[in-house]
Amino acid sequence: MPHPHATPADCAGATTLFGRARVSAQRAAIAEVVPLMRGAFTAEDLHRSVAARTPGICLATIYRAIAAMQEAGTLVTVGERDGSALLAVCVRHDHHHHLVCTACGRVVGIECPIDHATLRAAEREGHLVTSHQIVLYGLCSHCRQREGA
Amino acid sequence: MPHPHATPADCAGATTLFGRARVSAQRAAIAEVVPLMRGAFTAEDLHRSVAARTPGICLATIYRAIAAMQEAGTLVTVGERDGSALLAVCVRHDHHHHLVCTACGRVVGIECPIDHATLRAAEREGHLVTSHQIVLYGLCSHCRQREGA
DNA sequence: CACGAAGTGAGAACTGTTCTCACTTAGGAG
DNA sequence: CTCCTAAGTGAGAACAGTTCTCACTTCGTG
Repeated sequence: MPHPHATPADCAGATTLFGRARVSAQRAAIAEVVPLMRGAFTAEDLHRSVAARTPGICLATIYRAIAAMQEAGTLVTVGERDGSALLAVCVRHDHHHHLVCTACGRVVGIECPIDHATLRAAEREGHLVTSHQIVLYGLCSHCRQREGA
Repeated sequence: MPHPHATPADCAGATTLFGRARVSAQRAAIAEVVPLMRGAFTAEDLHRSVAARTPGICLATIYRAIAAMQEAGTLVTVGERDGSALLAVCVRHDHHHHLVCTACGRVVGIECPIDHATLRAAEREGHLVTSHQIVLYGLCSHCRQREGA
């Protein structure tokens, strides 16, 4: 643990991630691990990582912590992989979407690429688009460089 | 059954929907019901509808038929609702997306509204978007008219 | 018509996620 | 600081959607 003398509540990351929800020792451990996750992760991934330093932590606790972080608006679902939700920390509050790197799993925020002119074409046919959900897959800049593309 | 004298293979819709997969009596029944489904439907929805005319049909058979139709390219997943996949018949082979009407569940094809200029902005940052997945929610023309919007 | 591959029904199994329940604990009130 | 209680925890059961297994049936090619 980076801050062996810190009580759970002292951990800066915890209140950042969990908002004003109560911070237990388990959630403090989770708050330390979450920023270390590279790219999108599943609940199972997170459980494995947290359990490495906090053995015995229950998967249900992970799910409850995830729900708390999502409620606090610090964790978002960015897609899915093999039937499990893919999660990522996200502190942007503007309208945007996420590019999930198919090589390394990293997630990067992307400006909304919806062309509203095209949507208006749909509206000319009488439809009305009220919301959209976009998941982008591709290569992040790191992997793109590495592949020399 | 509307066509009591037709053998399963005679049913025009079946080969259309299932491609060159074998057409059993159950699949013929499914092929009759699928075009009657209004809007997107779940496997459970389809099972209920088919079971109304073919009692005893097994849910696993429905799932296998869905897989066969997806393989034949006639049925696509257009979103999800309460954790179940939302399916719809789709014979378009060009690149497009689907608008799921939040009022009636109808699904309409929509031109891809991705603004490639914006995506190129992402590429300027070094990323590369290779594929995208879009689900649009809103009101279809029928429901929009009905609501007088 | 015969035969083999494909489909079926019934129900078990699987997977990701949520719930229940008894117990513990964080953290504000006094 | 101590109490109190609402919130969090662990263990495991429950759940829902989906897939699999297995013995049996059936389509449709040869």
